[in-house]
Amino acid sequence: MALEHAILVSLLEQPGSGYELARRFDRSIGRFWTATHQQIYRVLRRMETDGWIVAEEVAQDGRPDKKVYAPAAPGRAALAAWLREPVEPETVRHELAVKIRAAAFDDSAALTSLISEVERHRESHSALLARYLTGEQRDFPDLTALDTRQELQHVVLRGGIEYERMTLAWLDDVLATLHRLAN
Amino acid sequence: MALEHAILVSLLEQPGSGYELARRFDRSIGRFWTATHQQIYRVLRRMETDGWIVAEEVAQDGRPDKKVYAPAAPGRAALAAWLREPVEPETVRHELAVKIRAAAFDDSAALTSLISEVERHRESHSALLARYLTGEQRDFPDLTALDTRQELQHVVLRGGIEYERMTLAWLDDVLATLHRLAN
DNA sequence: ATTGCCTATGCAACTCGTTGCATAGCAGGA
DNA sequence: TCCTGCTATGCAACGAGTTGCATAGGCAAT
Repeated sequence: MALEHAILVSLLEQPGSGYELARRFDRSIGRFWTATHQQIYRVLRRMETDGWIVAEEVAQDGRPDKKVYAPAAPGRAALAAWLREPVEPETVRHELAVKIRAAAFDDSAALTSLISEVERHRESHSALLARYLTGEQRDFPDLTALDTRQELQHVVLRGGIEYERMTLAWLDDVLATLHRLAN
Repeated sequence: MALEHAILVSLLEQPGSGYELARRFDRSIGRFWTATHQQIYRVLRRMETDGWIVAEEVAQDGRPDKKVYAPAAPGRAALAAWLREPVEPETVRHELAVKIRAAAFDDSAALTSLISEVERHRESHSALLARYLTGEQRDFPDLTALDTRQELQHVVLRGGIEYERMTLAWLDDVLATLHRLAN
């Protein structure tokens, strides 16, 4: 399990509330992890109980109050211990790949509907790539002057960018193949 | 949820037992989904109860008997219905990316231990790529003469190959960055 | 002989993750 | 004015996924 650790990293980079974390995990650059607000609130409560993080109530006007969390020493220690544990292999769950192989066992109408699915998928990856690239320009305007933290953030972002580029190329390949088979 | 559907596709391509399915999901070419044997046995039982698949007891000598499952009509119908539903976005859970960003908040010993982690990771991706490529040669010796099913299997495999290539290139980038920062 | 590994299936207990719903004030548009 | 949407947090119920353990015979090597 690494949701706790992903949250710790995010809070070390910038303290924030559960709501803010949910948005970072959902929409932010460097989407290296996914989680819903339910999961995040539950884990935050547990982490606070365990002393990994401390909360500060922040009153706001024009919007509800929020609890801003920041890592505490035990949390940093837990993160350090986790860093020294072996990495588990990434879990791959590529639903589209399952559907593509499934299409062999259905009629050609399924192929057609799959094509529009792939096209929608392609568009969302294309939009994500664009967001990564604008975010890169915004957050890393001068690539020759990065500190350690930024270097590490940037190498992760480069991974995201390359992943999206590779995925787009593959989806084009898939589309070409499906069109060929639909004729 | 798509484990049921992934199992159905696998059984349509080739009927098999829970044990065999677990091995396909674990080690086979086209690792588009992951699942443990526990999950698989449980889901198989449910699918059999629901009439999606039918089991045949097969006695073997020199090894335990097994139950070989094959898809039934209701299962095929369920798969067809699922195929027409919108695809959900892939879930990304890249633990290594979390660790890389976490390394910014630890000492340089953490950087060193991360380097060997990344190297191990790199080797396993390299091995997987090699397995994909040998599997491609074995299962698709003549790329000009593929039927629909093979075309679809092959485009998924191409995705796996490109993913591994991209990952290897990125891991090299990560290693270069970590080495630079460790000095 | 014992140890370890492979095939084959399964139970029990637990944690993780998702879905639906609820509250509550504020802002902006039809 | 009503409806929609954003910020902000949370409960309850359920389904998905993991971990540890158990059984049981056969095979191969030490």
